[in-house]
Amino acid sequence: MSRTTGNADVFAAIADPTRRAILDLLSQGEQPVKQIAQPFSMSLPAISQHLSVLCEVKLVTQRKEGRQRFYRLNPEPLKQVFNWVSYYEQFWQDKLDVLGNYLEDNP
Amino acid sequence: MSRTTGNADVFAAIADPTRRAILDLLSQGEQPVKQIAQPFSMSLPAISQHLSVLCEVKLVTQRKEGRQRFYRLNPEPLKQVFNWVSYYEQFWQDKLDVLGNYLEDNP
DNA sequence: GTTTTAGTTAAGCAAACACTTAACTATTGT
DNA sequence: ACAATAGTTAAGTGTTTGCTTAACTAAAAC
Repeated sequence: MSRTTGNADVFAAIADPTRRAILDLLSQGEQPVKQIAQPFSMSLPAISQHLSVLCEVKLVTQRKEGRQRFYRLNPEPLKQVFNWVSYYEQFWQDKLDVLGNYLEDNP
Repeated sequence: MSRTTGNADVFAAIADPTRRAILDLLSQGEQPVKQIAQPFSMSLPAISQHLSVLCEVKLVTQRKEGRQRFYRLNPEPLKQVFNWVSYYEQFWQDKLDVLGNYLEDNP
């Protein structure tokens, strides 16, 4: 299995800026849909659909309380993104090393 | 400026598994298009188009040599992804802490 | 100079995406 | 019971995406 396989569609889920903003919002704590929707200039169904996408890839979980649905961040799937992108850290780190060595050799 | 703004479409670029695989491939070093295309069951134009997308968000650079085009990984834009996702590290770290505290309190 | 080789660009297409409005379900308040 | 509130589901639409094949450009080889 390659490094890329199995990441499913978490990458696709966070490709949308609105969904990333929703995750950022939920990092403050769980919130009902209306409150989530408030900062966005977008219909409520649109937000609901974005939440469905996030739900499907398990980036959020749902809790029902009365007629409200509280959505909560579930960060675990982001580990896949973190792991994938972390691999590339060495490359910009390497570049820093090159610069560092250059500065050492040319004081 | 929110944490999400300015990430441009790097997130969209890496949403596609083929493009992630291409980046993985190029992490081994620069390669001409034909060599990049080889592991994929996809037409050459398809790969060329994927490379264009990666080029547009500056995740790869091009070098022309004879009739070959060598593509090289440029990891810098991935920092945006790294920075965004790193913020969430605390949340799965926090969960570990919660577990850690629980284990401490319940030896 | 014609033919390979390497690759991009053009045109077209089916599927997916990000919305919208309208209709629906379920809970709460009167 | 009835209306208001919270949210989802359905249906429709314009745009974007990921591919294809065919036509093109440019360098190399013969």
